[in-house]
Amino acid sequence: MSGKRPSGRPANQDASAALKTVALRLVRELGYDKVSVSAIIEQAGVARQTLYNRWNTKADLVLEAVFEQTNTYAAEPSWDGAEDCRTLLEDFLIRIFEHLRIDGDTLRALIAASQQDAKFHRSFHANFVLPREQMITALLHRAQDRGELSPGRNVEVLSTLIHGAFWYRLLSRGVLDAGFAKEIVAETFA
Amino acid sequence: MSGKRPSGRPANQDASAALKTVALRLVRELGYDKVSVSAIIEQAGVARQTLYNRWNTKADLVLEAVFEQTNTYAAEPSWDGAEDCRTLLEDFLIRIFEHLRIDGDTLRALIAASQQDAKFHRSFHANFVLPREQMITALLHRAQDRGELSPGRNVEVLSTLIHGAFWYRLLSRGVLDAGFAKEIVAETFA
DNA sequence: GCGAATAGTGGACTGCAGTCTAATGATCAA
DNA sequence: TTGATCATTAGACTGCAGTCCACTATTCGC
Repeated sequence: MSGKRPSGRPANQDASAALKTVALRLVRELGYDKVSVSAIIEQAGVARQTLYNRWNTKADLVLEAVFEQTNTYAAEPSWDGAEDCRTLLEDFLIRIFEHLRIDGDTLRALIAASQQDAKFHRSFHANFVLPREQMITALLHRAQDRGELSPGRNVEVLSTLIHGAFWYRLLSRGVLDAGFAKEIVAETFA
Repeated sequence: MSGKRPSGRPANQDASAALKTVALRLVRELGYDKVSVSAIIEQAGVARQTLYNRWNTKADLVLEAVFEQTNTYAAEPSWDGAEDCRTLLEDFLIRIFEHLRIDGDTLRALIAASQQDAKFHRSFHANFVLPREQMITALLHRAQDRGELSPGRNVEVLSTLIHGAFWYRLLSRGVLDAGFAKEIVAETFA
């Protein structure tokens, strides 16, 4: 698998790195819509085609740039069993909301972009959306196993409700803070 | 208030009507992104500027066109007191989902557009989003008054959870059917 | 070194939303 | 009738994402 030595000129990894770095910085500084592809490639010192050799669209590039910075925030909740699932869920949501204070505007733009491009929608969903939803689902299942959540509850639907709540807040530009996280958890475990 | 006779040439109401009709038809036929402003004005037999005299963007025009067709579906739940609130909520959601089968793709495009244009975001939120959220909030309050919902629940948060769930499904291109409506209601009243 | 294969470069090109302009048309008030 | 005011028209224009092209550069197997 790894022995596949491709023929031809190898891709310049510095160019990819520069594009991601520049894109993330510009997008955070100016906002996704105010950053043109021309500005990104100029500051990265790279030709237009080089960008499109690696990514299909501006959205794909920015997604990857944000994604690399994001795993820090979206780390799996610790399964040490010391804390109850309710607290774990709350902490998990609070951490997501913290990340959204930095990249929330960019994420909103990527969600918008994903509605206009079916290919990007699949990529965005697989890399960003599904993993988080599955973490929440797993956490709720665990809560049921430990008896913190009534076994009659539909975990998949609960997960959609929780996940949807902060998407809705994000897209409606509402407040996403620790208080909202606590309220969500309170209603989930009510 | 109504006696304000404006000076100058009056706006041609036929042009507005034609633009809305053509826009809605084209958008439903081809999808929002595949319909160009040029196509709309050509088929409406109207100059470009005439469109932009009345609406700021393509999104504003389509929003208004969809909105006029929509009130049929988003009618206030009947308050006759005969049915319980749980059933009313279920029917309300089912009716919304029915409308989304027709205009869901367009709505997704408008949500995307609203993330890229602050002015349109305000208009979309005020005309489309808030009214529905308030209907659900009112319904849940009523459920509390009638003792169908525990008085300890946070109605505003519940409303956000419900509303978010179908936004999330809509934007994730998931299934929005009567079964999902029932599941949402079941978890809300659980 | 040579040819095949692939990457990078600069720049032209397309299609789109939205803006702008100059001219013409409709309505009212005096 | 005349002038003020606003609407409509046709079309030029801007700025953008993404595509295309001709050419150059780098790496491989031989």
